[in-house]
Amino acid sequence: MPLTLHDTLSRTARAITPLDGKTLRFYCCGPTVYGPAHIGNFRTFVAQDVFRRVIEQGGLATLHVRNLTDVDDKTIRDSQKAGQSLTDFTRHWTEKFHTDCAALNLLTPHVEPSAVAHIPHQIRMIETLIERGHAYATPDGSVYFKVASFADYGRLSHLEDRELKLGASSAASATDSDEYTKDSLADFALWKGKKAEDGPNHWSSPWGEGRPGWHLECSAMSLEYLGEDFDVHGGGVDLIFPHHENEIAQSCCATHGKFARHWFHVTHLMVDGGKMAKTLGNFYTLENLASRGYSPAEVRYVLISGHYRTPLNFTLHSLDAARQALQKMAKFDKALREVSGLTGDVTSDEPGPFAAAWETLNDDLNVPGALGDIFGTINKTKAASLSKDEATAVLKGFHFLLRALGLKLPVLVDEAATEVPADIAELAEKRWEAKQSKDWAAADVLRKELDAAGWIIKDSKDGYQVLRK
RNA sequence: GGCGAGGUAGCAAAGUGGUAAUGCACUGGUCUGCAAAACCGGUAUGCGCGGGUUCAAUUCCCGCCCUCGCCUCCA
Repeated sequence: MPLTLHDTLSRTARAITPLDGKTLRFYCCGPTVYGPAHIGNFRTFVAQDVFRRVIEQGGLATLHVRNLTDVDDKTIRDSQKAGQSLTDFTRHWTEKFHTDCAALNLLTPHVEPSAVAHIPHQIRMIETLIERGHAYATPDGSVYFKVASFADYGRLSHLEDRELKLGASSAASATDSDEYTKDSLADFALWKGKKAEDGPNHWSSPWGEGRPGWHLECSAMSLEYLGEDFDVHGGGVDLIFPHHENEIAQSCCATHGKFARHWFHVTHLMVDGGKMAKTLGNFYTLENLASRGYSPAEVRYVLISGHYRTPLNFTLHSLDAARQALQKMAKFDKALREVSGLTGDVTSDEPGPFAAAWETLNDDLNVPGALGDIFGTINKTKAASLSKDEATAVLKGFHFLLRALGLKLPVLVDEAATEVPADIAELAEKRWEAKQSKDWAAADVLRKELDAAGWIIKDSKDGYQVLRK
């Protein structure tokens, strides 16, 4: 059952098959490492992670490349503001990014190339583009891509009918001195000549000291690690134009290949029904959600709970719902383990009773639909009435899906080690004694006291548990 | 203005030419001294609004309203 995925370029769902028949090669635009990534950034990376997991669970190998943008306007500006070298500054934020990725259970890309470490590759590509008449140098030491030289420009973003050079933003930036040197306002920078505000961040090139333009790094590094033609290229929807449009132009003009065969774009996350912004106080990172008591696993669940091409409205309440949903899964897992006797990691090559969910997942990565199917199967499965073999089969299928979604089950609330303060423990013990002597009135008073203090009592046949409310 | 995505129960979110998955929340019951947990149920005659096509539309077509994104360096 091959995965079908919507392709931005053709605007159709197409089966994902590897060009070489065995390894699916894909490139994802990674983060600009100049600050903490927010949950909106992670929606894209998590969606790409599910994509990779579904491909791998389906039996194919993958070659996943995701770059680090560690030389651009923002990294240069903010490193200087922080009084740090570009290297030290971006290393810090790269490490933070990796920590967050691990917390979200994201598989590590096979290659994670750094832009600043591939400047020679970028220079070589610029030389080729100039040789072929697709780029030109200007007196200030910059090099621009000549958009008019590439007939297909605008195909991905479907802006071919638009007068690109009349864009509002470029009109506003026309006062920028180096904009004057371009032949056309639509042309974009491949190499930026050295400027005073860049400080020590400049490199030698045939056109003098300077630094690479942003779009170029992805073309140069995908060529280096994936070749002229590869299977899938992904990123957030905001990258369709101009970033991916420019990548296509650079790569197709610098090589004889067709570049990416399939474009995979993830729609933006919304927060509380609108845009996430620091001024609105809804700018969330894993760190500040953790300080509110939410785990990365809960964040991941919320991020995958909407289809990747539909705007997802993130709220704190949705994190509460995710927590309960994960608890429900963990209880199901526990019940099956008790019957099957299985412990530790459970692996499987097939979805078993969860075939419907697996099929849904392979239909354009319909994660919310698959979650619905999973709960449907959970709800109709009576673990206690299954034989050991049956329970084993269900558990294996369940974990096949969990692995495809990258979900790790939480420790059940009942089983989490909870420190009970001495005074609470004392009240609970008194209540138990009252209950044993069938003094229901006294027992209820004590239960209410505990409840007011934020604790609940859970009785069983021969004892009780004190749990946080 | 152009291009794109979306408007489904209190919240979140799938889906379909034949009358609406799922999670949370709420709620009835079984169980329990009472609870909790668990289990069995209930909760949109309705899918932005108005037309049209059809035996039948939430699902197709047309128009409108609203939200969000992009329109040169934002995942």
